[in-house]
Amino acid sequence: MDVKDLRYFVAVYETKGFSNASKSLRTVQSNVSTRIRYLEDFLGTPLFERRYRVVVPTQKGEELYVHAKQLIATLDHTERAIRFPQAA
Amino acid sequence: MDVKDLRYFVAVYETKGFSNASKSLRTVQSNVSTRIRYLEDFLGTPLFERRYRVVVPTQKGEELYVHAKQLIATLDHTERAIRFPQAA
DNA sequence: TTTTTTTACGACACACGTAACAATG
DNA sequence: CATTGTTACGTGTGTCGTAAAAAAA
Repeated sequence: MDVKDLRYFVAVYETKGFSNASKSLRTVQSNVSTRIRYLEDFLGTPLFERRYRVVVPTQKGEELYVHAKQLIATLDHTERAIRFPQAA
Repeated sequence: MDVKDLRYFVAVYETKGFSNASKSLRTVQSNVSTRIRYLEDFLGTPLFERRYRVVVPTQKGEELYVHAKQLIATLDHTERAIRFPQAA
C-alpha cells in the first residue's frame, strides 16, 4: 500500500468527490479514479459508494480514513522534523 | 518521502549493511545504495557513515529509525486490518 | 444536456537487475 | 585479494495528462 494512494483516498473522502479531489491533488479525475479503484482492488473491498453529485464512504472507507489521516500526519511530521530541525 | 525508501532504510539500519539489507529486501546492493542516497539527498543530511564491513547510523539516522519503524508497523497493521477483518 | 466517474491510450519518467568500477583493509 | 558500496546503463513497468465513453438525473 502506497502513501500516495492514501493521500488520494483522503482527498476524495474530504472533498466528497473525485473531481474535487483531483483539483486539490493537482492531477486529473481519471488518475484519481484509477488509483482509488486500484486501492479498492488491493484491499479487496469498496471504499466509496459513487452516487450522483456525491461520493459516500463505505464502512471500510470510514475505517481506513481514520488510520490514513493519522499515518499521513505522522509521515509529514517526521519528514519535517528531519529536514528542518528547529531549536535544540 | 516514500514508504518503500523507509523500508530500505530500516533494513540497512537493522542489518548494518547495504549488502545484507539487499538480501532481506530481495533486491540488489546497487538499488539499496541508490535509494538511500536519494533519501539522504531528499532529507538534506547523511543517514549512515559507511565504514569497512559495517555501516553506522548518524544522529539523524537514529532519529529517523524510531519514526520509520513505527510508521511502517502502523501502515502494515492498517493494511491487514482492512484486508483481513478478523473477528467482530 | 449537464455533471461526474471510467476506460483507453501515448509519452515520459522511474525502478529494477546486470555489470563494471572504486574503496577499504 | 576479499568484501562492500557506488556508478553507469538498458529494459521493462508505471505514472501522468489527453481524449473519448459511460452513467446518472
